[in-house]
Amino acid sequence: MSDASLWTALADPHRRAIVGLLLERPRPVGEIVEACGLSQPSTSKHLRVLRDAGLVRVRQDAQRRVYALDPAPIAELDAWLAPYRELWNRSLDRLGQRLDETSDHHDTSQPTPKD
Amino acid sequence: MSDASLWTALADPHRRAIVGLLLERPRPVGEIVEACGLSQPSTSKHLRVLRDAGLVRVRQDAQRRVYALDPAPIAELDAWLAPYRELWNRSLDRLGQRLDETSDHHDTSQPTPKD
DNA sequence: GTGCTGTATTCCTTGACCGGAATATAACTG
DNA sequence: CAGTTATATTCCGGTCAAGGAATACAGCAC
Repeated sequence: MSDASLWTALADPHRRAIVGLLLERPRPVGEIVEACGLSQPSTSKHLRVLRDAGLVRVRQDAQRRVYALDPAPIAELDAWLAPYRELWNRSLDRLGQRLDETSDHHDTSQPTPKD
Repeated sequence: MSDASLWTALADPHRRAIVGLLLERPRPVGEIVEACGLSQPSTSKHLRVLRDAGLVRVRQDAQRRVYALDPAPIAELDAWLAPYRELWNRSLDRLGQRLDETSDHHDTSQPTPKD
């Protein structure tokens, strides 16, 4: 459920901006509205999407609602990314090998099998 | 350009499936069509989006076009994710601390400062 | 209670995207 | 050259998401 909506939630630049704001600290809606330059209803709708994706939590503080990041879905993204990161590391290795020919040794965390 | 389209490119489940297929090995279009169960034009259009996002490269092999992953944008995603990963690690730390306390004395109530 | 502040939801319109069908293009074969 | 295979592009109809305006709702102050 939150798996499918997670990507689409982060596909929107405004929502990524909101998530970036909430990375610094939890914020009430009004602060997000001001920082993003969006209208209040639009901001609330984006926050709804982020909430449905499980990316943010709300805490009620008098009339204000303070939104905060929930790190769990981020870990989900990270898990998805893991196998691709390996691919990236392999390509870095190849690049490092090419650079080795001209500059000094750049140690990578993975022992390179020399054949 | 590829920055904005990177997220939207990966927002589509079919395209994530294609990327997953290309993680195993480079493949010609026909193979992707068969594996994904999409029509050939639809697959080509998705591949176009992935190519515009810089996620895949094409190599011509006779009449076939062999698509392969380009790891660079993945690293971009990873870089975006990095600050959030720290947040995740901090929350894991707090969870571990709570689990440590409850393993000592069987008490699930955390020390809440009452104000 | 009334009024005020902060936030959420609904309605509506516009624009983007997806999939299918048909067509176009490119490369090989004979 | 014509014919065939492999892939890309265009056109079209339906669906979905985004933003604005107006409104509804909740919590506080008086």
